[in-house]
Amino acid sequence: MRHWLLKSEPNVFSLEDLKNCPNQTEHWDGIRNYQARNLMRDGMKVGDRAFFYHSRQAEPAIVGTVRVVREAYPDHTSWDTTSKYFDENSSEENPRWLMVDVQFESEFSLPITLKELRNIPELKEMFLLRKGMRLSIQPVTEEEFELILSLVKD
DNA sequence: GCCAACGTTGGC
DNA sequence: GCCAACGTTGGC
Repeated sequence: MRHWLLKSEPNVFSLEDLKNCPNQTEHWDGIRNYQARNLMRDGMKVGDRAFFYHSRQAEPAIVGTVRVVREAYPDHTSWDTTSKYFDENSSEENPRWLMVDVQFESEFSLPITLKELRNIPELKEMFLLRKGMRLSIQPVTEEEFELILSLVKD
């Protein structure tokens, strides 16, 4: 099993929103970056766990965890002309972009903030903390995942 | 809201 | 195939 981190702007789609979805499950659409797409396609398996990260807010933070419940399949918003994720180079016959389905797993009683993560020497190499690292889907090592989970006080 | 860092596009 | 211009991300 592999581990991941999924970024989302909470005003666009938050962990709360995921909790309120039917079956607490939603497709992770709108990924328009090849590296992120390839990680979904080649790496993500049903049962994998991922952190849910809120970006572009006053205090960016990991707010909980989700599980992958469906492996990569075509992102239908890419050929939906009314979607802001529309891509004229993608079609139902020849989809360029993919998505996975994720299900809510847990919400931390206290978010683990980016600031907090930066203060942990063992996480120095973590993708999220590297300069200029903007990938919205990132691999997380098992050690990093367990260490961060151990910080959660519930 | 600013702007540095990054990815993509497209002219040549 | 280079690289300038442009658009986007995301911390601050």
